[in-house]
Amino acid sequence: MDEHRVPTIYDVATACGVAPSTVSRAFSRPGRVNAETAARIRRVAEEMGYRANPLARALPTGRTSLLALVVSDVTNPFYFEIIRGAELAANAADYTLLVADVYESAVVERKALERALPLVEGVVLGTSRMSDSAIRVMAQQRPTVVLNRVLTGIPSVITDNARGTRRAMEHLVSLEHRSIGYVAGPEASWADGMRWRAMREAADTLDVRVQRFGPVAPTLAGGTEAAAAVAGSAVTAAVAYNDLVAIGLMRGLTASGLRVPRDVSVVGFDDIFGAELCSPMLTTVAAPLTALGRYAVQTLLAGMASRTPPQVRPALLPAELVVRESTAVRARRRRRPEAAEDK
Amino acid sequence: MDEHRVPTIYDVATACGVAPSTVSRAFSRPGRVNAETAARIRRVAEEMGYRANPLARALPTGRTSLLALVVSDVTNPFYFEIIRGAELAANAADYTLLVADVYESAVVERKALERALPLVEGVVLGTSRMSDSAIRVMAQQRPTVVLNRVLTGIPSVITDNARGTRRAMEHLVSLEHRSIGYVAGPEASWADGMRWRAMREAADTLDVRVQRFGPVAPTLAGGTEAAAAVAGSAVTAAVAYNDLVAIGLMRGLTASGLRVPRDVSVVGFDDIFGAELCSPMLTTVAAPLTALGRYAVQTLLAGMASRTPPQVRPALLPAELVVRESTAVRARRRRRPEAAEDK
DNA sequence: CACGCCACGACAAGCGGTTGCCACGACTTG
DNA sequence: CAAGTCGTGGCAACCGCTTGTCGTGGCGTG
Repeated sequence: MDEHRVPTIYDVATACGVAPSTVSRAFSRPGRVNAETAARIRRVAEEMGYRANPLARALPTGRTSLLALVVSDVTNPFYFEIIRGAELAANAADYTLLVADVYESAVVERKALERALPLVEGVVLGTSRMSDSAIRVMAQQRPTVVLNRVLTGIPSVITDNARGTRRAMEHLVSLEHRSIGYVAGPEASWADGMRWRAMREAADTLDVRVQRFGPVAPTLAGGTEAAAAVAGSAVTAAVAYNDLVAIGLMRGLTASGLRVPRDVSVVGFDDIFGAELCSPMLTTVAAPLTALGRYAVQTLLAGMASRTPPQVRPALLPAELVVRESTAVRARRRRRPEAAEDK
Repeated sequence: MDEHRVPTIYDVATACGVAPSTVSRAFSRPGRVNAETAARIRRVAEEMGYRANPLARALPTGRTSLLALVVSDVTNPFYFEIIRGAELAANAADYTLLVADVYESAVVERKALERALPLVEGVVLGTSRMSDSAIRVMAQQRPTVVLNRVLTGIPSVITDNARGTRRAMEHLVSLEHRSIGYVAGPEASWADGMRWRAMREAADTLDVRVQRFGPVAPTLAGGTEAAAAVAGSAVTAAVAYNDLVAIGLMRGLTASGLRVPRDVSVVGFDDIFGAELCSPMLTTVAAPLTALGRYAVQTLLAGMASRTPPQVRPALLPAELVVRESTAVRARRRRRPEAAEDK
């Protein structure tokens, strides 16, 4: 055997005086070969520095030990912890995670998937920009789990935003707010719909008024843009589509002379990195980011293991309200005259 | 051919009445087969929905079209743009990027590398925690490029922090600061050494005083921790190891009654996401994050293409000072009595 | 003691491409 | 017109591992 080559099962086999198939089974089929033989083979393999070639293994079996996680934008802080959680779960199961960034584009997403699909055993779609039908098509090529979206028949894991929203509302109501705004995100967003709906329901049961602003882009700029409308309205608190919007909103509000939380309370969603960097630090409905990633991968793995299609009911992970500095008791009077409904 | 199987070159070959090898060449060896034949093969392949199996291709050739990017911590905002840049460059060259997170651990890093190495054609090491020698060992298994670190003999791409530091110092001096602090990061950090050295050099030529604080952990908490020492000193401005430390420092300073930038100016490094979320928004030496990732991958690809080991001289990417709100003209007097060297 | 069974290992056929080499015909050239 | 060239396509041997199947020897059992 050439010194500069990496050893194969053939090298190990001749060194042990057994057949290559026996070496293969010594590793992958415990019990199939005599315990002593197996031990000897393993020892020799170890000495020779043998490592199974994952490519060669994958070719006949299709087991690449690779999973894909598709994210709409790697630079979005929302994903950092999700990626971390997914990677953790994948590695724990001896899988490697392939993170694909699709720059918020359905076209790029399709291309990335096309590139990665033959390589991976399963896919986690994080906030996919593709259509439901496109997702269904790809789900029948590879086991798939979707994040932050429900798609009947396809396993999904989502944050329990309804509960989170309710908690946020209760918090604001306990601070004596009676008129609360919602700065909406993209209309195409499934989460946006859920959040707004949950707000209206909470408003009903808590007997307060809610008012919708936007929709705006889910960015700092989007939030800033909405500030004028919020400032000009009667609301004394606002819940924003996500943390970025919330922070932008606080800025815009501050710029227009209002103080947060003194004049207006602000609540965000997700608790991304940055929520406690801003000042005032943002009160927000924290999504279980790491758990989301971890659980998505675990669900995927479970689905791959059992041949029967797994549970269809989406997994709901609990959201928690993190109270920081951007919410406070409603001031007796808003600085603006529009604050008409002071009791 | 079974309806539920994905077509192979063999299927295409029989459909075209040619040999499989011809089909293979029609795709990978342009010019090797007759133009008309090739066109016909491609058309038929297209109709059948043929896609080359990357695994099968990789086995004999070793060309997996996969590149690894190892980052010490995916949740560190420093990496977001780097990953984006790397992915962009990789995709442009028809490569897929495998991002491996190693949670700041040399052990995990080694394991991750062990897992990924046989799959990838090359590796970019972002702020590796491994020893120089360990890196050298792995560099001879696969083409390697290191980020933010120089290692003679191995191509590397780094930020021109010397220049950036000088710009920051010039900026502070132009704001009349004459006594400037540096809050140091981890001593093992190559960048930390470079930054401190550049500060001393700049101090020399600009004729101002510099003082070193720390070292502290490269986190918000680290910065906060250093605030007391900075507040208690005579410096009127501080440059921090990175943005996180800078933001932590601002907080600590504010908590101890000093105002930023009125009493103390603060400058960070890197311009991570978050630098303009905090308030005051941070003045910082912006690292060319996206370019760093992109260039690292391009360097790697270039090195893979030419069989000769590529340039050994590290690539220096320019850093730029981004002036925001955390720096201002030195106040006539610090609130603390220690501010003795007022002219 | 013969038969059958079981445990263990070997053989060989893939998995789906790639590629060195050869064959064959057409064309050029002396 | 013979010989050499070139353009094309086919053959078959890999790449390294998995796995269905078969052969063989040892053992238990009637």
